[in-house]
Amino acid sequence: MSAHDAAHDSGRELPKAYEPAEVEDRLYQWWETSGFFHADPGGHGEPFSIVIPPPNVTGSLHIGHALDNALQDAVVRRARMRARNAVWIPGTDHAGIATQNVVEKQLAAQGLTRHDLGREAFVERVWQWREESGGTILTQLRRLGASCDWDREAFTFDEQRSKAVRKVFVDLYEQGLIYRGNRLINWCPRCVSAISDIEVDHSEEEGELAFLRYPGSDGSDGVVVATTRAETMLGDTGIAVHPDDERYAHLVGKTVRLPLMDRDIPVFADSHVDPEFGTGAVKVTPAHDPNDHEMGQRHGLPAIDVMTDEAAINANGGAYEGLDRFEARRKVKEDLDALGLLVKVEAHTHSVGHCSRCGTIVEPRLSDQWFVKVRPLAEQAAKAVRDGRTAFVPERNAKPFLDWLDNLNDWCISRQIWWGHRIPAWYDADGGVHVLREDPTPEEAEARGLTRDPDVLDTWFSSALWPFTTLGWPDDTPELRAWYPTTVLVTGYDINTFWVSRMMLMALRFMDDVPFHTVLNHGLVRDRFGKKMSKSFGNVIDPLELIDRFGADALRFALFRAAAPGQDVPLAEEWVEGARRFANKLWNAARFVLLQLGDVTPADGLPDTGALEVEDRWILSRLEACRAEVEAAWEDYDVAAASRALYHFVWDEYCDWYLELAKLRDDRAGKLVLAHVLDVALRLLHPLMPFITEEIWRTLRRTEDTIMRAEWPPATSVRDADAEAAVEAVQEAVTELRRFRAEHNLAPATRIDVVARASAARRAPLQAGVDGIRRLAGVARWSWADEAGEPAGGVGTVVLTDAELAVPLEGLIDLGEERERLERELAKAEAEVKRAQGKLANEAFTAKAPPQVVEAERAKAAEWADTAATLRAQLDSLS
RNA sequence: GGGCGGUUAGCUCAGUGGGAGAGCGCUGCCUUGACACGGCAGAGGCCACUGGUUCAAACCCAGUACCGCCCACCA
Repeated sequence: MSAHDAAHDSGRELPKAYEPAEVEDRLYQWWETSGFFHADPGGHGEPFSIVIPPPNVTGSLHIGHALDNALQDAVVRRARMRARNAVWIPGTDHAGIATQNVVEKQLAAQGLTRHDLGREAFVERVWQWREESGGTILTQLRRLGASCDWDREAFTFDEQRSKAVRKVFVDLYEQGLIYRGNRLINWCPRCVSAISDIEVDHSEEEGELAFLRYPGSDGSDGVVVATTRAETMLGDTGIAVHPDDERYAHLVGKTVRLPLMDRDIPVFADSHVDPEFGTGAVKVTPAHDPNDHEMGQRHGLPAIDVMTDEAAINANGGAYEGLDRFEARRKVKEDLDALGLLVKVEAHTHSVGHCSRCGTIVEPRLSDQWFVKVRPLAEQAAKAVRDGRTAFVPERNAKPFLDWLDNLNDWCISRQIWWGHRIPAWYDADGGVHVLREDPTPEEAEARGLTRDPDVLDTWFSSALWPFTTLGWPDDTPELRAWYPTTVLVTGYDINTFWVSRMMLMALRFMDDVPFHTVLNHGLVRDRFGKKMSKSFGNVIDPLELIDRFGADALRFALFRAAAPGQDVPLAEEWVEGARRFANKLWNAARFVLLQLGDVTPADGLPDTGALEVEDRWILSRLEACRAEVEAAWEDYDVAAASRALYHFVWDEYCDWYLELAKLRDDRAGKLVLAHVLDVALRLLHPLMPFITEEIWRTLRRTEDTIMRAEWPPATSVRDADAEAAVEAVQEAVTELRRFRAEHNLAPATRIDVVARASAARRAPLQAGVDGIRRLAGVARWSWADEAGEPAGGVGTVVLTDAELAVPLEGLIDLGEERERLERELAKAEAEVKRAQGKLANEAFTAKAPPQVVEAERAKAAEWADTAATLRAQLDSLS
């Protein structure tokens, strides 16, 4: 048996430094195999549920996941401790285009494309990839301490979820909320698929504004138009000008000659045109621009699609057929220039849309696609938010969400890829559309001449159903009845529109209720300077590496300390290191406590009030203050505030003062308090730092139970103002004496004597704390001037609130230094007197401020005047 | 163009009406019987600017400047 095991077997000793790696692996396995993460819909307690924002099955844990999931874990752990019937459901998203890209890349390495395999074999291959290497992120979540109910793992593309998708699609189609239409969509030529509006990322880019002349059909000068995409002129079917623009009034109703294509196109007036921009005349390409499409519809223009799926020019582009869009852009300008029709070219920055999956420049394009009619659904969602049935934390995030819902365009849900839920639509020989609940048999299909729509659904279509499909919908399950609506959705504000909105739309339609009562929005994790993390900056932090080096608790705590709701979270390695130091501090405090306790455990309860010393009452009072602060912070989901409160309590109050004072004692009451306070602090900390708190708690309580099921500390009524005032008096005396010692360079081993004077009110607390003051400030003898007499000879003077301490010099300190020190103190006291008196001299203040404020100011003035007088007397006696 | 944040110590941030705070960094002292992943003491801020409200403003109101984010059909 190793020394370490032996230490562990004794049950009450801990290694000198906290070693997270060993503890975390061991505890996580124990938690998981013991079923502590599992919840049953029939279990006791008020239901509480969270569904994970499903990470892409291709993903691996990045720092943003770490924050999101650490938050969920903290929330659900606290709920369990509060005896809620709490479940956290994990799972992954099949991530259509992203996953297809991964496998296509593998194929490309073998010189193959998906078309070489064929659809069926390709999809089979993706499934195989998913079995082998998909979902590693769920394993990585365990490193973080995530207490997911792994028995309930779901996948957006598994059988149950696919069943739900099919039902939703068919229902919405039958309700007229899904339709097939020829509309302008965003097309990614690399993915060879439509994508939705929100899958387009816009960026400002340097481009060229080309001014092209279209001569009049009658041989006149015609018009000059400005464009950034010259190649689209091949599909122009009109020219638009503003109705009030007199420059062009004579042309409206006439036609101009489209160069290169030799077509006549009409000039018309439309108020959409901005006369200030470019030349005030706009070329109109209804098949390739959203505005032009709308104008085209208003004015009955034909739409001519001039591009192929890969964004090369098609047969409609005449001589340019086969050229890539960018080549065509160059060539068109070149040819127009040769014809003398390229008037000029200006540099121009404009917004360019890119595919969010692959970065390729998106092409607006007229296309046959499937759409969800969102307006009726969005109204429901907006109403639910306005009624507060779903609340945002922070609240301010509701407004942009509502604005967005109000201006929603129909959602393009079809994708021309292979990996995803196949659209359940068939076309017959006459072009009739059949949306079917069940696949037809091959015989049936053949008999009716049905061919299936080749497209699959947008990945977000299935993730929009996640809050209820993970609970078993469309079946009527106990899980749904117990846990729907879910309690809180934890996610970054950056996907409120992508995902949160769509869950709202779908849930209100199919569940007739909101998907979650609260949306907890956190921010983005940034670097130490608040900069976004990105590979190109080289400032990306790997959470797994941080866990390896500092422990999961440290990473979590570092994140939590900055994670106020809605706020971005700056993170640097040193801050995780700082959190590890806190963990180590807690660890060593526990070691000390265990050393002190003997056979006492927290289960022995608290001593009778009569047995409590003043510092006992103080720490219990401070503990209650801390608990209340943590509780209030949790009410707002403000883990940053909760973390701060606990850090401060554990380090600055429990360790720095209470443990130091406890070193004087060996009484049972002290031990009981020592144990109790640590026990409560551990429970309050557990949601934030699950591992170290479990390890210490089990040792402290000598138990085989888990802190995961321990009681969340309830409110107590032990705030004790007298005890707090008393210990504050001790703290002031200790701090001031230490400062005195430091300023006189007294060696730590040097003991000083103190002769004290105090007001009647101040004397008792100081007297009560004399032993502590002596120990913590290096005082050999403490006496009261009225009992032991004034010290003879020179003294140094330490001024406290309503008290002063004389320190006989006896050659210990330098008289000149003491004089200078006293003069500094005096200057400060006099400044305070002046400030307070100035305020009191203001009649408006004494007349209008609340009496207690005025009274407090009077007391301060008197106090500081006293102090100043004492200091003056001491200065006199020194000379 | 619209909306939302922010501006407090060298850095990152707390602090919502009565004498400016934390972590990290920095300076000095200290291997004191849990912890050097530690202890003690300290230096360091006209709380962006301008007005206003108030007896009293980092905090409330208005405006200005700068930074950041989101949204929008800037040809």
